[in-house]
Amino acid sequence: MDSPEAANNAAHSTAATAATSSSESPPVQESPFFSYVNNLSPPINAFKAAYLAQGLPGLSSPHLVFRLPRINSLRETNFLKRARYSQSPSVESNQNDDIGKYSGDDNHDSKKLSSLLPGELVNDAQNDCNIKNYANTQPNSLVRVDDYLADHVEVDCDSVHSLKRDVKQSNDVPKSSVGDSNGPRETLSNFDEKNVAGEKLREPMVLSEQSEEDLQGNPSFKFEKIYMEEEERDVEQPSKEVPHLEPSLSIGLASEKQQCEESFAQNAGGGQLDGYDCTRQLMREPLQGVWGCENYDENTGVTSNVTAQNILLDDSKASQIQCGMRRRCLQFEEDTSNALRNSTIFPRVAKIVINSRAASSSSVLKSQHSSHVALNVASSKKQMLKLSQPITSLFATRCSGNSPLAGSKPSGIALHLNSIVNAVPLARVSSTSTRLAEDYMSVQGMKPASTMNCHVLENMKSCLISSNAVGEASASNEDERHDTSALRAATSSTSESPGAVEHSYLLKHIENPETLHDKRKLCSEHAESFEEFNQPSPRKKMKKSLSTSDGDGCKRCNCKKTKCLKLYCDCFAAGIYCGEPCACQGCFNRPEYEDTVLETRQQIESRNPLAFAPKIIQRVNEFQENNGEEGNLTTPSSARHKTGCNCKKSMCLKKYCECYQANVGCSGGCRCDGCKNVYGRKEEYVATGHALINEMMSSRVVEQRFDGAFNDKLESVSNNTDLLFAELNDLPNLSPMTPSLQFSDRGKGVAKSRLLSGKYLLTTGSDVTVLSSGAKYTKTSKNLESNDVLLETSKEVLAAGSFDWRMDYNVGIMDQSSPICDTDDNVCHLTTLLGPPTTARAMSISSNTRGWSRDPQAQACHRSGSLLSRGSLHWRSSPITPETGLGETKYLECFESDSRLCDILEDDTPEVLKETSTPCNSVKVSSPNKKRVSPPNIHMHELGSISSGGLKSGIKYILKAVPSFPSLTPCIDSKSSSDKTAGNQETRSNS
DNA sequence: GAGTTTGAAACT
DNA sequence: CAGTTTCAAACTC
Repeated sequence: MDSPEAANNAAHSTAATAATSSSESPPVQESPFFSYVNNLSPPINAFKAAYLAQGLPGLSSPHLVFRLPRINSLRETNFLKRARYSQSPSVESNQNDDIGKYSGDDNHDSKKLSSLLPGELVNDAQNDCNIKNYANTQPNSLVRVDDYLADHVEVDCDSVHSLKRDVKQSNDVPKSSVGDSNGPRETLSNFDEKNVAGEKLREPMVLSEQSEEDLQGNPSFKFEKIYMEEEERDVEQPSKEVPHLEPSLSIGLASEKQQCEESFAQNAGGGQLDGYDCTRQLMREPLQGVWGCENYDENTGVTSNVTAQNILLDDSKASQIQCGMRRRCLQFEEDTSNALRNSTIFPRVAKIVINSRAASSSSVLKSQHSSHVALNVASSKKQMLKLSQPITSLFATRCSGNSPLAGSKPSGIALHLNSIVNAVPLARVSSTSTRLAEDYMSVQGMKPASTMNCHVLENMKSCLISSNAVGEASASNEDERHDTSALRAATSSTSESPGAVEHSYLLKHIENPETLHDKRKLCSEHAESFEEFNQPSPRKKMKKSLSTSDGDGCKRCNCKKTKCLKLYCDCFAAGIYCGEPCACQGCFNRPEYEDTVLETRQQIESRNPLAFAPKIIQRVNEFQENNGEEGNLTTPSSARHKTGCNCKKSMCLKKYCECYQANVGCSGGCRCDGCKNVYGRKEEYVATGHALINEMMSSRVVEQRFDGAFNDKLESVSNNTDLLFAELNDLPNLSPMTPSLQFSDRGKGVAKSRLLSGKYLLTTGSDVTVLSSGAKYTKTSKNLESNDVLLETSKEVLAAGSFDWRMDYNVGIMDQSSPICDTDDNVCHLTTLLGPPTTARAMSISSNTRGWSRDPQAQACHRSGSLLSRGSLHWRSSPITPETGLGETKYLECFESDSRLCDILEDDTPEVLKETSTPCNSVKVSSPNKKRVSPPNIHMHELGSISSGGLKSGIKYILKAVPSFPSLTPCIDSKSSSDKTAGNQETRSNS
């Protein structure tokens, strides 16, 4: 485990170089991610999803963070359910002990991390201290998420004790109140704790106390017991009252279980835990957690608080769940380090929540502690932190709490992963509404949560896998939604975002006691969305993780010379720390070297902002347009490698090929020779893309009255399509981003946005734009590959931000949350800006050209540019995008549409117009096939946009387009059409 | 388990 | 940006 000294020296030298370059402390902040996150932090920070960087290994990064959001919702539910759990006392006792142990370890780690990570970590540490005091002093106040986030071991201990007390009290609450009963139930906390401790798993435990005890004492885990408990719980609490919460809780539980297992393996060395068992436990635990959550909600009615706790717990759990999670945590490392401390932090959070709500939460805290124990938990912690941060920020406003953590922590990692998923779930949630969640919950009950956990884990482990998982997830009918969402989530590791959203919701709810009810609904909705995502994804992820992992589900690296500080290292590339299974030599990819890792990451990101982005991007069924809500089904086949492969000899039939390894077909972006990829040949892909494009174009053209000229353009475009297709592949994923969706979400209803996007695409304007964009695009595409385009755009936009997808994730979260969090202007703005993921890029671009800086919001967007760009990526993977039935066009839209969206927002154009504008944007985007799609100069001129730059023009173009749309004439179209046919459109746009 | 092959990542 | 080197995984034996 300990990195060899020699290796250390070498690593230090390397690290030192990196550190020197980037300046040590800021690594996190400096990193685009962090910067973005920080910028976005108030609203977004929390959401940072840990980003599992590379898709192949594990798609989206965003890993952990994303999960957090989900987790949060789940956690809340878990809380409730846990209350029920509280009944099983055995677990609790052990948990406490475990917590203490772990806390100690965590503290060390956390300290190190804090030292390493000046920003977030330090903040965390401080927060921890504050939290401790705070927790002690403040019993009731919801307090600051930050604080509890910051909490470290000490706090944990205290909190744990207090929690135990609380838990006991809560335990007093009757289990019977499954439904909305007000009585607080602490079983949830117990649940988590049990999971964390592992012993918890043994016994169904009941209260947090038991969980604590388990933690302390727990070396051995009995999954079977847990299962039994879960079953019992299920029986006891059939109620679906808090479906939303349940999922989150379940997730949390699952994560905890995993963590427990991990901790076990690592700490206790008890290899008893089998991957299979772990999975089971996870699955079941989530259910339990759900139950507890329900109870909790019913009893306490403090769902918001619960959510926070749950989130934390979930995070920890998630981390636990996947042995690989730790590794994944790299991005989360900061968080993880915190997480280690977090054991305390979570408890604190729980305390806070508990304080506000009563003892029930305390149990949760305990569970959190236990979970934290395992280093692996760190990842979850990070997510937690991220989630908490946003929350904290929110709370901070109220409580004035210092939530330095929120700002600092957001370090980007977390944001990554889940942003997409979150966004999607959120969208879905909004669109689908709670009842689906409820139904789903009722039917699947805890599974969703479990699945969530799995997703998270999977995401954490391998973002890349996510794409695969997505495809898998789509398999089940029931889970189709979930699957699609899961897929998206997986790809983007969106789990976090949902959680973030949930956090926001929670915060609001907390703030407004009145809204508890609403909160529950929201939570349930989120949970549903999460569940949907999670369920399919978790399973898939689990499978994938197992398959990919050596056996433990953890991927191992065998680095000899790189010290696991280069992308050669799968662990490092995936944003996770190397773990026991790794056979690496001189490994610095460990929590102890968090600083080094972060610095190195920053360096790499500085070179390639997308270096840690998921390699595999799921394409939402580009052509599937389900009007938003359901169009999501992303087929595995739709996934494509971000940059493509370069196989010369393997013919893409061996794992040497990253595409093949990721179980995705080759795309136009691949430079492979003699491609025979069984998942899809490059040629086929290109051909398909052309065919699709042609079909779309033709159909649209027909509808729009466009003559053959238009088709010609399309054809020409298609000819160029190799690149375009590649882009489209990416774009589809991006399109899923459905800037329109997010956009709409912000401005209005997500569903509307989706619908609008679809409609718009269909609308003549969209077609026209497509053509025009296509023409342009073709030009660009020649030079740039689709992937390249995306990358370029992202790079340009991001400049610093390496993890665009995180941004996306955040965006998605924001979008979702935004509606809820209307209160915060900042948040809303961010959300709005972010909402259109594509806008992010556009924003960045526009910033250069137009100067979004004008509007503070715009600036924020620009700042988050990296994120935004990421967002575009995210969106691609994000399940949300599915909405964009237009797919291709949508993708294209993503790039420009974002800018457009931003413009629209700025313009204060009527919602309708905005929406319409978004479609236009979408059209443009789609047309480009590539994100950039800078509209031809002509278009620019036509639009009258100021800037000549393609992007700029696109933005301007958008602005005009918006107004034009109302008139039904797509501005973009006018441009595009102007080139060929649409003179009318042009006139319209010009008008 | 050692050696070879392969292609990505890193470097120039 | 292209070419080369380095690296670790994948593969073979």
